[in-house]
Amino acid sequence: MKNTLKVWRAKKDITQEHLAREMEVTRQTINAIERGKYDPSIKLAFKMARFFECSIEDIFLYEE
Amino acid sequence: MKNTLKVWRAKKDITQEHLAREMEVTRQTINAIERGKYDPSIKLAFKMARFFECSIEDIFLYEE
DNA sequence: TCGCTATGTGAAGTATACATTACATTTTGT
DNA sequence: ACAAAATGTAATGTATACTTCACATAGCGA
Repeated sequence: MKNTLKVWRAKKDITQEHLAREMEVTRQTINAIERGKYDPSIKLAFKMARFFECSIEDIFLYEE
Repeated sequence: MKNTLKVWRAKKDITQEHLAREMEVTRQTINAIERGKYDPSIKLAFKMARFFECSIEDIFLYEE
């Protein structure tokens, strides 16, 4: 599972910390997902898509 | 988190068992998700969307 | 250079997605 | 009505998403 979170963050010019607060998760969680350490829950993915005003598929890419 | 899995299943006229095999999860997992006992992982949601040829948002509805 | 802000990371614990087994109930076809 | 298929569900165990605390490194402005 790949993601373009860093790019979406850059578009809005916000920090991992800021995004974390918006998503109501920790900064470490955002960092871990961004770096591919694990995948987000579907709830978090939905929250992110809503925040960035796009679809889950615009942020996350499921391969195979 | 609501979902219209049962409807999508009905469209293809397949059983929970059949969908489970396609998704490579157990029948109980499909049943639990369909009945709202818990949410799918994002990977499973992606697999379902791919199988039903729709978007995750077409199957799952995130509220609140 | 100094200090601050952002990011990366490790360890240990909690919550939840999913498996397995097993059985009960409902639905469907004949 | 009867059997078989489909669905519901409980108990117990495992994997992983996420938290908290703590500290280390990177980058950037003054």
